Amino acid sequence: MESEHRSGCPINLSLEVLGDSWSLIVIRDIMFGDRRHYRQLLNESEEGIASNILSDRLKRLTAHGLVTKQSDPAHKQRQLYSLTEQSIQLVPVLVQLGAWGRKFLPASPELSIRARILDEGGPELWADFMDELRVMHLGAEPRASAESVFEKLEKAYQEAVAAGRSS
Amino acid sequence: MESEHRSGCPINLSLEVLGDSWSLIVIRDIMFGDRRHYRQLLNESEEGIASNILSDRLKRLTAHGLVTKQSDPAHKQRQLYSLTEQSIQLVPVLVQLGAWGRKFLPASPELSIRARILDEGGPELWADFMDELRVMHLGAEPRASAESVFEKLEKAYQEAVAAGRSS
DNA sequence: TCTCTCCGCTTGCACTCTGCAACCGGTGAG
DNA sequence: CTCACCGGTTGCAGAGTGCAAGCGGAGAGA
Repeated sequence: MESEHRSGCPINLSLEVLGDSWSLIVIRDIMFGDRRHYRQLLNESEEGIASNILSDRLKRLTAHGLVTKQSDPAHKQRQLYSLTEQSIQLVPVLVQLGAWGRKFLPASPELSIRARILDEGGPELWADFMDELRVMHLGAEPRASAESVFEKLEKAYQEAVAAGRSS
Repeated sequence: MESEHRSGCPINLSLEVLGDSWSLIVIRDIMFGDRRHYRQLLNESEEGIASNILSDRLKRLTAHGLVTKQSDPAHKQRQLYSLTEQSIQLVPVLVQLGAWGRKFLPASPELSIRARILDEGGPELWADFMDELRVMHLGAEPRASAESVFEKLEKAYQEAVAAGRSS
């Protein structure tokens, strides 16, 4: 009856779900890149994920309840992937991972901007961002917000790209 | 000249180093379990890591500067593994991973205690813990502290184990 | 000195997972 | 009717994983 978990340690259990090279990359792309379709995730992937791996990960993430899939009624073959509350709550994990990578690994300046803003913004900013994700993915009611965190991150990224090109 | 990184995204770079089932488990055991020797890591592993995998991961982590290895001058064949500043700064990542696993996955109560205390303690407690790790692993000067976080975690864990047994 | 145990690993093997490229049937637009 | 695009699947070679057994060196006891 008991599961085949390696142990009941919460860190271990998280790693059993997320402990591979691609799962968090897919979630990152859906979350920060707003890529909601298979081809988008495949072709706009910064790291060049293979189609079978993407397919497998989307299945796994769906099975674990981190992603949901719904078909667009207008475009029948078009599938829309959405985050769930579980994966939205991975924001702090991704922020900390990004902060660590930014500090110790050769991260490119443009791609580090988002990590920096989220790191410096602290838990309040994460919470705002998570609320926006709930609106975008779970259909939650939008709450009045001075400036969308998502847009703020996107804008900063675009500025960094432009600055990188001109310099 | 450029490296073979999949991309310059800080999250991706972190995953290239830590994105597998075992690396963070090994760091967790050194960090929270104070397992400093190979046999200790092998035999006291909650998840039952295989010896070749452990050997490989220790090499990888050493190569990436997350772990250092030194031989005990008294016991020549005995190797002491230590954390580095880089891996000590993974504390927030591990805490967030633990908090997430505790929230959404079937974590056992005893093993969740540490995760809960660190989660609830917040960044100040993490900083204290990281200072203690610097003393234990980097030979930093101990700073006066009312109660060692390490001992606090250990004590809470032992109490939870005892409570679990008696109930 | 001889033996016994423990030390950090290494080796061999079967099996699975990964990454790449080619390919698939269904669908909507022109 | 055609054609590009949709979310995938398939085949294959090579890399990674998990298990069990074994290795030489060292420390301890007799």
